[in-house]
Amino acid sequence: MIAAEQLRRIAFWSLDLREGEFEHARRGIVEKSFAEGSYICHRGDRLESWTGVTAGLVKLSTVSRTGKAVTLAGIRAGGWFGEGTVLKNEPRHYDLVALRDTRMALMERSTFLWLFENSVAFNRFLVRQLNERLGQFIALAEYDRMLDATGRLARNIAWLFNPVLYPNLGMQLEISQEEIGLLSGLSRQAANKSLQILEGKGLLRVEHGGITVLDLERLSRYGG
DNA sequence: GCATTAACAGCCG
DNA sequence: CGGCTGTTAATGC
Repeated sequence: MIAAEQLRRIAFWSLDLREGEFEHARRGIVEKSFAEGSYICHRGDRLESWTGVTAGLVKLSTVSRTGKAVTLAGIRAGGWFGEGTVLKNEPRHYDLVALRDTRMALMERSTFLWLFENSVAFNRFLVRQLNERLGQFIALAEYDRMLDATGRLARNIAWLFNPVLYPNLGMQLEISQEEIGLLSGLSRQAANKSLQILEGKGLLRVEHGGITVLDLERLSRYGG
């Protein structure tokens, strides 16, 4: 169980809950740390919780039929995911890797189901979130075929600034070019080149150890 | 051509 | 100092 103040800080959806719902959520959540490079879960694991990233950076990836690792999405602090597998009580069908030292919030499955049964606000959040993910999933179909390296990198960055998945987080993010490369399936050097192209087009600003997105709309459409 | 690794100088915190 | 960035050279698919 975590402190009320901490829950409000790490889970934007908790702000809309009623008092009793909030308490229920609070009691059903624990936090856990993962070292850089470690697996939070492997594909096929039965991770019995709904999860949020409270600090750090996580890569969600899977393996294609050809055996190549494919990144589905990066999740930054503030992001919550896994509701699909928790609802269906399925094993996870992807790998979760901590790209840097990371803290995760784990909500007990029974708590998640209780909120699902009892909280209007929580359901509203879930519908919004699932709907947004669906759009992201559809976009993934054209990802490999249509986009060059810079386009894929642009998409991956734009996902980290999705206003539905990360409300009120601002346009600046501390992330190294190596981490951006890991998320985009590129080397650090190639990520550097792509970032400079995007900066030249005024879509973002490259900083030391971070970026600021200047035009999210165009960034998310870049190259496609 | 395009991307990767290795290497290195330079800059920032 | 340690970590990150920008760049180049050599190599691979």
